Amino acid sequence: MSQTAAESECGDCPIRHRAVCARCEPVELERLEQIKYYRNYEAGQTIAWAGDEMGFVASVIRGVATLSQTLQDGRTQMVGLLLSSDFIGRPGRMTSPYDVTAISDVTLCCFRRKPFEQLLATTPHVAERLLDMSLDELDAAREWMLILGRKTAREKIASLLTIIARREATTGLMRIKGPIVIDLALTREAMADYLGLTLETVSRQISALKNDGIIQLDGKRRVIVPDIRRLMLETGDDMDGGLIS
Amino acid sequence: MSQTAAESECGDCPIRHRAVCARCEPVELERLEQIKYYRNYEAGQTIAWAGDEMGFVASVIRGVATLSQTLQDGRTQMVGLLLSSDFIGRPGRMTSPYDVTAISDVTLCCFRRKPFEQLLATTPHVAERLLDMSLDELDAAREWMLILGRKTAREKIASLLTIIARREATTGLMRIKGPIVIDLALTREAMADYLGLTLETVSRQISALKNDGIIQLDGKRRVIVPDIRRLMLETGDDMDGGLIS
DNA sequence: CGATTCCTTGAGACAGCTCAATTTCGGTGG
DNA sequence: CCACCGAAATTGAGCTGTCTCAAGGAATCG
Repeated sequence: MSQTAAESECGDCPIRHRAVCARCEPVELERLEQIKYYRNYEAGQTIAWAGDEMGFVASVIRGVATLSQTLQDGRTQMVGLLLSSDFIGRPGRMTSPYDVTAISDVTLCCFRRKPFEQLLATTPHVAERLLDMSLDELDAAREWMLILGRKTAREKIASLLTIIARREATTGLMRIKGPIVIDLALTREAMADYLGLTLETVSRQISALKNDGIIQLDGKRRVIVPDIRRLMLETGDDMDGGLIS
Repeated sequence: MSQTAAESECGDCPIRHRAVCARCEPVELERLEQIKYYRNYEAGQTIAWAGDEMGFVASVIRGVATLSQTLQDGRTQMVGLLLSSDFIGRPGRMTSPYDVTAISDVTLCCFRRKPFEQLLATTPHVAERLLDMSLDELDAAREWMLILGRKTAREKIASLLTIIARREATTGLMRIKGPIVIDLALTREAMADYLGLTLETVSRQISALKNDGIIQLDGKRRVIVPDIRRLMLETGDDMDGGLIS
C-alpha cells in the first residue's frame, strides 16, 4: 500500500533487463517475485554499517548509494558507487564489510538472503548474471585504482565526470556529439571520498575546468559538458579503445 | 615431455583445492584435464599486452604475475597481483584489458577459452567457484582502493607487507606469534606501481620501517617481521575484525 | 671482474592538504 | 514573492608529504 508504483510486478520493473534478474526465465522470475520486497531510504540515510548483519541482498531500483571504508582516524574512502540496477551484498556472507549509504533517495528491491542463496544454487541464470556483474564491477574497481594511484587532481575530476556521463548514457540515450548534462548526486565531499582528495581540491579543480571552458555549472550539482571529447582528453587515459566515432 | 612434474595429473596439483577447479567432482575434473595445458614464463616476460587476444584462461600454479594499466604518458598502476591459485582471464572476453606480466618465473595451467566457457555453462561447480574467487578479488580491490586513496606512504608499505604476509600464511602455516619471513617477489619499482608511489619513496619508507625496528631486511627482497602486530599497527586500519588472538 | 640492474640517499620543487574566511545555493516560513 | 537560514561550495594563504632530479652503492650475472 505504501508505493503502488514500486510494488508492481517484475515485468514492469525499470531495471528488469539490467539487474541481477536480467536473464531470468518467467519461471525463475516468479520465484524471485516470491522473496522480494521493496525498501526506501532517504538521502543521507545509512543502509548498513560496516559489520552489521544484513538479512538481505538487493538491487538498486532508483537513486544512488555508496560503499565506503574508514580508517582508525576517520579518513574515509568510497569503494563503490551504486546506481540503478547495481547489486548490493554478497551471497554467502552475513555482514557487509563496508558502510552502505543512500546519498539520494533510494529504492531497493530486496531479496531475503537465504532463499536468494538457494535460488543461486538452483537457477543458473541468476548465478551467471551475478558473475558477469561482479566481473564488471571488478573492472570498474581496477579503473578506479588507476585513478586513485596515478592521476592528478584535475585528471581525477575529469575521469569521474566521464564515468558518470558514460553510465548515464548507457541507461538513457547515448549521444557522442552535442552537450551532455550530468546530474551529480554527489556532494563535493562525496566526490572527494571517491577520488581520494579533499573537498577543497575538488572544488578548485571543478572551478578550473569551468574556467577553461571544458564544463559549465548549472547550480551546484549539475554539470554541462559541451564537448565530451575535450573532457576525455583531460582524463589522461590512453584513448585507444573507446566510444569515439 | 618438457616438464614431467608440471604435466602431472590434477589430483597431484599443488593448487587443486584452492583454484578455480577446487570444487570439481572427479567427472568435471576429467573434462578440465582434457582441455588443459601448461605454460612457463620467465621472470620479466610479458604474458599478454593490453588489447592482445588471449586464446586461453589460466590458473597460476607457481610464481607471481601482475595486471597493470598505463596512462598516455607512461605512468603505470598495478591493478592485480596474481599469486599461486589465482585465475587469469575473463570468460566471454577475448582480449585482456590489462598488461599481464610474469615478475618471477611462472607456470600457468591454461584452459582453451571456448571449451572452458562451455564447461562454465554446463558444470555448476566451476562457475560457483569462479564467482566466489571474483568476489574475493573485488574485496581485495576495494581494500587496495582504500590504500591508494587515503593512506600515507608509510601506511601503504606496511599494508602491502601485511597483505603479502597474510596471503603467504594462508598458503602455508599460519603463525601469529614469532617472526614472519616474507619473500617479496616484487622489485621496489613494482611495489611503487602497486602502491601509487615512486620507487624512491618506497625505498625511503622501507628504510624508515627498518630503522624503527618494525622490519628487518635480509638482502633486498626478503623481509623479516619480528612482530606482525607492530607492523599491522602501522597500516592505519581499523583493527576490529582481524586475525588477532 | 666488469657490467648491468636494482637500490639507497640527498636536496630542492611542487601538488595537494590544512586552516580559515566568505559566498552561493536551495529551501522554508512569513 | 521575498527575507532569512543552514548547508554546501568557493577561495585564499601557508604548510608538508611526496615527487623529481641526481649521485653513489650493493647485489647479481656472465
